[in-house]
Amino acid sequence: MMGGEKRVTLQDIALETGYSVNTVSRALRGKSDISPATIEHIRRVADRMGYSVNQIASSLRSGRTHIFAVILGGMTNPFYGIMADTIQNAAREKGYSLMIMCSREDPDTECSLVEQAISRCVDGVLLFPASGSASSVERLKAARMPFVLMSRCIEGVEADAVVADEEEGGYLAARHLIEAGHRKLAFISSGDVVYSLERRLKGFRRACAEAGIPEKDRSVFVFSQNITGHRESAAWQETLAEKLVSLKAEGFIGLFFFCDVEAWHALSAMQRTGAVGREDFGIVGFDNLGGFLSFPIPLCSVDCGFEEMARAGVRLLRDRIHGDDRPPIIKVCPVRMVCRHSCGKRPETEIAPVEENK
Amino acid sequence: MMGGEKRVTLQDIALETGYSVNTVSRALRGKSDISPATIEHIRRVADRMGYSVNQIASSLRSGRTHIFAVILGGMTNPFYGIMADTIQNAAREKGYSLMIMCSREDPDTECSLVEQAISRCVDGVLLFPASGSASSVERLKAARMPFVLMSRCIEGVEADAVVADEEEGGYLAARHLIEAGHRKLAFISSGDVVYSLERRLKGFRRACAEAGIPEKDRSVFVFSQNITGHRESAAWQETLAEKLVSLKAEGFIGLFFFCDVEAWHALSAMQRTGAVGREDFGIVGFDNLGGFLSFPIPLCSVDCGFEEMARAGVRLLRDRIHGDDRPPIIKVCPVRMVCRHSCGKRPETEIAPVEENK
DNA sequence: CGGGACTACATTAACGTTAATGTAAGACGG
DNA sequence: CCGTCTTACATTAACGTTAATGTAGTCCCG
Repeated sequence: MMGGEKRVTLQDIALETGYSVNTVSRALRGKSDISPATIEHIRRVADRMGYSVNQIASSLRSGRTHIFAVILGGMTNPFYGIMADTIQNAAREKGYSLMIMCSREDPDTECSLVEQAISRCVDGVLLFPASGSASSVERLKAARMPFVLMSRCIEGVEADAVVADEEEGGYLAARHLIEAGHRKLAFISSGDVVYSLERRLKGFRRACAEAGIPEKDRSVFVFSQNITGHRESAAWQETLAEKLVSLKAEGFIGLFFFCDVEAWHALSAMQRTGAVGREDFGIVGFDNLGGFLSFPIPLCSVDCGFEEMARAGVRLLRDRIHGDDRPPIIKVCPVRMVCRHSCGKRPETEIAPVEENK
Repeated sequence: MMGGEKRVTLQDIALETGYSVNTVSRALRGKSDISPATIEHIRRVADRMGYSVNQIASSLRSGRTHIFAVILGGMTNPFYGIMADTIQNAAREKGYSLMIMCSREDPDTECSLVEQAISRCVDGVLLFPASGSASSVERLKAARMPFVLMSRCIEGVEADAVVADEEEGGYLAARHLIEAGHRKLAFISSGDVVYSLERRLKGFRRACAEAGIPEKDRSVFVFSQNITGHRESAAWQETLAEKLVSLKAEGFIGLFFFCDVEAWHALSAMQRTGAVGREDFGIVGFDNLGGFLSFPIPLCSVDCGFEEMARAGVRLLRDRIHGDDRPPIIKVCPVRMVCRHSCGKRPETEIAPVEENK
């Protein structure tokens, strides 16, 4: 308890109590073949001496670190921030700590982070793969490291994954715009994430088709230049602003943005140029960040079920660690549309009570 | 490289190459008393066999984990998200990984996280203390665990700390409003963080005094009810909305919010009620989240120097780990005002190029 | 040509824990 | 009263690494 010289070890407690190191260890872990009185006694002494188990030594011997690595793009992006937070909670419940690592969506960095995770002997990895993460996955497999892909699948890779129902999300988003009265719809994305993009787009098209909206009344704008961090770049905003102006001119005023963050950028671009404003459009995003951030411009958005994804990822990973060897599982989490009236449809009452959080 | 049975160890490489385990270890770490040819050879074999050092074993023996724990409120809050991200970068540069832990600003949770950090033998802790973290700090000291308080100091506790120049920030914010032409100023906060609140308020008052704004023309509204997570609660928004209406009625239209997130909440509240709008006020926030998030409603804000704080924290912690035993150091990072014209002062040109990021 | 210095390794002993195995003492049934 | 079972511990041997120390062989210099 007092600031003694060195860290207290099982050895110290053994000497103090007269029991063997092993007995002390078993007592503190409440194993069955130690008498209750002894357990009580040893626990008290350990407490008094300020003992704290050395997890490093424990891990070395037992082969378990109770740490998950989470490899994601970067926590400045609220999507990842919320994900990280949610996963933290889910992991903590199960007794795991997190080592969070940021790849900046760069495959090489990602590989080096995977290497680090292996080197640190984490029990498992939750990987939000950047595009082109096949080699990361290969390395994980070669090292027999349990892992779960989060939020995205990788083309041609057999692996566990937890994803949102992207296609359904795209479908719901488009239908939401349609139900708000829009007949000419645009899908807008900076095109970073191939997997999600394709799925959302597919759902978008399905909803359009279903509503009888012809090809010519659908505009798909994927800004696919592969500039690092281009979503924040001024150039992207300029391009976006121009696009928005021309969309409006052509009558495409039902906008489905790939994600809320991109919708924010579009709103910023509108704000800056002033040529078009958000009241000119019906806008729907994806991720429902507004459910977590109380965002000042309410945005209709597809809730991707952060919590369920986090829980599913942690559970799946845990199962794999404990020897579950079923073939790869892809868990698809349900999505739902949250309307905050940015879609352009006026609420019945003037100030409707908005459905917030859950 | 191939999915062999078990993880490759130094032992395996030793057997393969005929050298001793120790020689292999030293070779891979590039120690000086191994011949260059041997180093080369061993490295190649290690590579071929897919060796990856077992950091757990290394840590146990060397007493260094090269891990920092970062204890903060929660990554859903963009302030912490950005902080975590920035610290990650700074730490990674120096060869450290991060174990990020969320306290939800609860002192008890914080204590248990500190305990966990100690148990995991992290090399040091960066602690964003919740109010009333004295016992966490005591425990860290007792365990001789190097740590640095981040963003806040604790009353009556001698410890290293890295903080923004909060008072100067408050001063700059108020002066910014004054320079925008406001003569009746309000400071608004949900009152979570005592340390920062007092400092910012002090600077606010100093600027008011300096500009000859009398007491009666300053309104300080600290919503200090200690409801968990109340910043997100509907009740807080209601209260806030009422307050905003009455402030406007009394002519207090220069608003300085404790932080950007609180300003967002206020904007949301305005949005929801519709009784007042943001164009009715001059608004200044704190943290300059807009420099990282490209926020659609540009907000004048005090930049608190995320990067410098992160670097300073990491550097200080590293110094302490390496035996620096100077008396406690409090590093105050400079702040600066970033104008995005939410202060109510019109820019010279109609669409001014906004100063973004750094 | 003997001895000290240097080079390039090997040997040994930890680090603090936990798993596997061993054992003394008492209980108990026939 | 002998053997077996159970209880409650102790002993031993790892886990994979690194620090400290030991040691052949070579080189150099007087």
